[in-house]
Amino acid sequence: MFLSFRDEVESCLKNALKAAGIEADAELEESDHADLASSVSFKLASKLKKSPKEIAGEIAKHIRISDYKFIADATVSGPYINFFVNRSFLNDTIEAISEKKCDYGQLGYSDRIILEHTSTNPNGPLHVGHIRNSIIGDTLSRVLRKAGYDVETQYYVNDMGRQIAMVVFGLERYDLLEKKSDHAVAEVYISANRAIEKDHGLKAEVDGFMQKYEAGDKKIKEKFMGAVDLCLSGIRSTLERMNIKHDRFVWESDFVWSGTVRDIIGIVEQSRYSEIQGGALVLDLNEFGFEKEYVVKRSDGTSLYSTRDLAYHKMKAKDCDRVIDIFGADHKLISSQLVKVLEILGVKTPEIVIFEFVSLPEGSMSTRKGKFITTDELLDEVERAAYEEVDKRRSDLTEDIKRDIARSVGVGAIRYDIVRVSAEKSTTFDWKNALDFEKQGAPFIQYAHARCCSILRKSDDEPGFNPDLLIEKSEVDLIKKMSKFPLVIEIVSKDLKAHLIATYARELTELFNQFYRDAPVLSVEDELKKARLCLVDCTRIVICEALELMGIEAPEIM
RNA sequence: GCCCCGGUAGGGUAGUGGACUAUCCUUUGGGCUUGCGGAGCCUAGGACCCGGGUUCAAAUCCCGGCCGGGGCACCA
Repeated sequence: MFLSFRDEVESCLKNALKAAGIEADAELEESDHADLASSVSFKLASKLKKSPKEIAGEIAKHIRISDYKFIADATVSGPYINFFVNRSFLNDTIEAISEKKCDYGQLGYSDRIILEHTSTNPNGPLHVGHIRNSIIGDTLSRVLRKAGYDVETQYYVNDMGRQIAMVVFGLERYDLLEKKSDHAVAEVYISANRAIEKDHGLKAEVDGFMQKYEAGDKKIKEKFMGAVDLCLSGIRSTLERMNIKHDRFVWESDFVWSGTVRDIIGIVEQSRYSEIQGGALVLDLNEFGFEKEYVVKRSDGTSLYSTRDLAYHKMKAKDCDRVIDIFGADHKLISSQLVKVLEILGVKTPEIVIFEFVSLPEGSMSTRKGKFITTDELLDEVERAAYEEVDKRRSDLTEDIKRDIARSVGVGAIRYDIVRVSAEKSTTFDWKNALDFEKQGAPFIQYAHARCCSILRKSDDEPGFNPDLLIEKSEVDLIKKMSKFPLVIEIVSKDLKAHLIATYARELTELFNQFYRDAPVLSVEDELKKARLCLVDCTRIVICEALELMGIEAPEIM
């Protein structure tokens, strides 16, 4: 709804500028002083040799709001031109949400997107650093789907790396412990690393595994795939606990078996940037500001991670309109090289979201050293803490219901806490913070939703309402906020900034809580009660949808 | 050494050129409640790393420092 208002204001301002004989873009901004504001007059001041105030006044003289459906007023405040929404904008917003319900916020886009996220090496469980990738990726995929895109999420399985060869090596020598498969694999991997540190002679055995695997040795292939499957099943179940599911798992090795790696090497050989260095095929990216060459084929003829990554991205580019990758800060350089190479080869380049690292108070995490906090551990602890809270407040509920609520609250708390921080900020994990539910996070939003549900449950009034009655400031502010839900989806779809959804959900909840305090619903006279019930229902819908975009459940009681 | 990303109240965090009061949580102080479920609301206190510059206007852009994180393999 807000998008229509914005379009109207844009056209209105454009026409006014034209009528005033001024050439300028009709730029708009959000403002505390208006629903939309323009500060074009500043930019025109030096050109027109007049004060911004004068110019604003002149433009305003040519504004014709009567041609538009949603503009109530356009006023001049010093150099600013302020636009305000009218009553039918508010009424239409309420009606749109009531009618569309869960579809409110759909933008009707239809392009196909492949979004890759998580893609951690299958040599151990997800740790608390990895899930920043998963949570940002999953949130973005949900937002993009909401916007209408046809999204396929992919997990790129790195099964050809040294780490996996180490796992295979470890599985030959050590027994798997009786624990969740990904955790057991990590134990074996850590032991293998220790053994090789002690006796470097064992390294040759690992190298041998890698060479045989790339050559397609049947027995080794079985071992590699078995080890990867084992670990991956554990990772998948952890992701599932957080409401995250991938549509497709793409194995790195498939690009070798299928011959696409060979094809890409052939294409690179044709490039004018390629050369042979010491028997290896490389691309010289010097003129693009990269010091190091991009190696595509080793002197022994085998491929590298970077080669297979090219093949993978070529496939993705062919299969969709937008390719999106979520990578950790350690991939900054390599991914910008990848983009450059794809450009050179004439392949559509991916949009890359980089997130900075999550570290522990004592330093960064490492699977190899066994220095990490697993996501399963975090989920267990947070859910336990959530259960205590629920039990304290709602001893009247059955055990099953309390467990269910605790799970929703626990997962929500974790997901929200991670997604709310913008990706370029590095953070430090600490237990005290993670288990603190007093903070304004997901439970704050979920609770507001439960309140909406509670009010609606207590009333048996028929729909049918007069939205003109919703005139209190807290009511109007709440409606305006809800009108911006599609705008947020539009911005996030374009800029890929997942944290904006978290900010929006929090602000919406704050406004609902103010309404809740200022405007009684069930105790007022009939017509007003109906109107407010409808507003509560709309709020319920939008909060629920906003939570859904973050993969957080919205319990009806808690 | 070079490259990339950050630096906002005691702690955490939003805002990345525009309006005299820079957001939200936490912490500290005061108030509201047996409610339409207080996991809430109101209120007071407290911050843009430092130094230059660009601009009518800088937390936001540019240059130089300082601090923190990441990266610079025929590893993945």
